Amino acid sequence: MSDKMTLQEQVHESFRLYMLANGLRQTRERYAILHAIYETEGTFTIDDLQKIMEKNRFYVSTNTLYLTTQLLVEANLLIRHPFSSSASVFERIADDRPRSYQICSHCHRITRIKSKELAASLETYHSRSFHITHRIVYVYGTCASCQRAMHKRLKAANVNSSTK
Amino acid sequence: MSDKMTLQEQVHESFRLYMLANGLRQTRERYAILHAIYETEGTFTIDDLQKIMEKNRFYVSTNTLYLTTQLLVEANLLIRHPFSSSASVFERIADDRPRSYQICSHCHRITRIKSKELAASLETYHSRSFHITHRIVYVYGTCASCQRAMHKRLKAANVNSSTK
DNA sequence: GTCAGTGCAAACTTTTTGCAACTAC
DNA sequence: GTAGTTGCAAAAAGTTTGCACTGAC
Repeated sequence: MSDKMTLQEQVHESFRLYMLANGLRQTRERYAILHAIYETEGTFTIDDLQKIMEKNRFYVSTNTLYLTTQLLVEANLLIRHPFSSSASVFERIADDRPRSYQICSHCHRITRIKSKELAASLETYHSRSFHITHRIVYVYGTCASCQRAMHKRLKAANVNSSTK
Repeated sequence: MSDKMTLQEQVHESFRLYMLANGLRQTRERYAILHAIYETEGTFTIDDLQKIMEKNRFYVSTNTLYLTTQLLVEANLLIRHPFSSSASVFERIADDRPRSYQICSHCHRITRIKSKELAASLETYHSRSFHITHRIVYVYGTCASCQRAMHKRLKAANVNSSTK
């Protein structure tokens, strides 16, 4: 794929080839959804996506949104995050750089990690036969303010390392 | 935490401190669920967990399973994977080694990656104030057999790199 | 012309909520 | 005794399915 293509053009072509390679039909709906996704940044849900489509005055059914997002995940053009227990959280894949997220399990705050070292070290991993399209890291733990809050409470509770 | 403790003892103590630090009550149900989870290996859903509890002859309501699994995620003793769009997929955290998964987006096959280099490179990442408990990598792409199937189909379709 | 894809609605599954009874503290 | 937790049931939310119509090939 040429370097001169815009991101939109690249993903369009990528999706076209994927559909071709799988005997799927290229419909206006599918491309419209792809482009709606790639005109946004950050995470979104099916509900958000429906609103974007409405704003674009391109109506598609909820059914189609579910089917097409699944298709885009399978085409490696979209990722599903483990951020919610109810509605699926998606995000487009902007490029093939690894993406890293830091998640405070306690307060659920999520931040992107910008570390170039982390990204670089991930890129060194390759597999013989498996064709890698993207790598994602989730770093889980406790943020500073949640740590403080817990320490404070632990002291107040006057910990005794009893029992097991 | 002592190195002599078994995994079960470690997570029990971890959970106890978490509850203490957050003013939560230590109930039989919570410990029973924690132990049910730590006697299993691999991924499970709420439904699976309910069956394990039944087998253990410790009945808890579905409601409690949802609340407690969420609690365990917040206590950094359990992870939620992005593997399903409907039911949540969980897995216990066996230790603080990074865990890596290779996922074929196309056929949804998931395999654990055993690369020590990958694990080691992830462990070099630290954050100033954020207390990291575990790191997870998902490597997405297309497996060998799915690649072959698609190439074959692409050839048959007699690709012309037209349009955009 | 054929059959995959779409829209619509219903069905189903998963998750959340409300409230009375219980129990850890 | 008080307030957080559990169980039960109902409600809500999210996802999937069935079928007739449409449109890509």
